[in-house]
Amino acid sequence: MPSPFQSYLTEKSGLKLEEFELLTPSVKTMAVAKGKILLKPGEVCQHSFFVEKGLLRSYTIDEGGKEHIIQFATEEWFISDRSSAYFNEASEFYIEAIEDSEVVLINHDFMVKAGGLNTSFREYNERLLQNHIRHLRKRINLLLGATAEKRYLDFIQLYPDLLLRVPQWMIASYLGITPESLSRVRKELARKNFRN
Amino acid sequence: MPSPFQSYLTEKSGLKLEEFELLTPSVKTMAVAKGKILLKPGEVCQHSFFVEKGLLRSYTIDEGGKEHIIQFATEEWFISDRSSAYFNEASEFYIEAIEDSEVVLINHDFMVKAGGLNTSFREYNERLLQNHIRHLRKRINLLLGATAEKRYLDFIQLYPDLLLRVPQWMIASYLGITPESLSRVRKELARKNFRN
DNA sequence: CGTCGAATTGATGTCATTCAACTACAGTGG
DNA sequence: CCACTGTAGTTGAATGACATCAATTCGACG
Repeated sequence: MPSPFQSYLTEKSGLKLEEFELLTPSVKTMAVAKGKILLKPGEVCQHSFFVEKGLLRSYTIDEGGKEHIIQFATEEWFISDRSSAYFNEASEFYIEAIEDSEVVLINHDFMVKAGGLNTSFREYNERLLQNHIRHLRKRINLLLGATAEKRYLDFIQLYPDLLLRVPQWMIASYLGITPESLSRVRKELARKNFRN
Repeated sequence: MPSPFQSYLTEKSGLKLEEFELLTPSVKTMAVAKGKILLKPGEVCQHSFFVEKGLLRSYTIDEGGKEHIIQFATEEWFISDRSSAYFNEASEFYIEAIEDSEVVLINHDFMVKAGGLNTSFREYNERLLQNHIRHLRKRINLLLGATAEKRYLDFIQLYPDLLLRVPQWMIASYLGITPESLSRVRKELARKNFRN
């Protein structure tokens, strides 16, 4: 029976099951415990991680020692340091499990072979990249102008499921504000919603 | 004799001159006067613009009427609303000429045909996307933590040439601060540099 | 020379940070 | 089972960074 990764990929990318068989040597599934770090700054990112179960995050630590969360990844999401992997550079970030998780490791080989098998896989890959760009651009727009409250509202709209699984201070970090500020924003929102 | 676009592309993408000939029907060069708007919110972006000469910018206007500059593009840069073009959505931004410019219009057809001719062109295209992602991510990191001063220092490091060509209030908009704040940041930097 | 937008400067306001104290709660080891 | 410890979250007061508003200067260009 197919793994969640297999099902996901054959559905989304048009990769056929027989084709997938050829790629299995390039794929490993792995259990990672909460708190486990899969990538550290300075390392070259060798894998894309596909989350079958659980929750990961990527983040940087700046000169002042502050964390900035780049991305969360729940079930059926990919997470990696694309730039590090693609350009073979030292990564700037951490990838860490927030919950006990099941993760598929996808290496460069997989991508090359899959792309060779199948033009629809290449198209799928481009769609992923384009989607990523759109997402980053939206986030930039928010950061360039929106107040903490607007950013938070946008977040809960986009990721309602994450609200329940991610500690509040991480959400604050993702939004670029302090946990204290987020706490106050939430308080204020609660107050407003009661008056309506 | 080859156009700047042609030279650039053959050099960077490995597209051959003969191959380029086949694509000429999909390419138009165009002079655009300073202030001319090439894309408006609501339109679907039909072209990527390659700047042969001059300077363009892309920006959004938020609910409060404030501009947020997404990108500048000088000679040998591309600018477009990728997401709008790729996903066939209404664009959210303006693309406008800051100087009198010469621009190459590249339509969807061009990309498909060029990709069909040549795998090295596809690779080039992927490199562009990956590069774009890296760039956006760096900017997010700056916006998530760095002060106005750090952001400005980063900007002049990355785009020293733009400093001379772009009005200051646009740089402020790119950095996500007001023109007044940028003026003060610059004053403060000047003061510091004299004392050393 | 006069006009208009860009840039600077000052006074004041606002939003978010910082630092500190306190509560709530989960996990650990006795 | 309970005390102990550490982490998350909340709240308050003081501070800081940047915004806003208004006035002035600067500079390009007709």
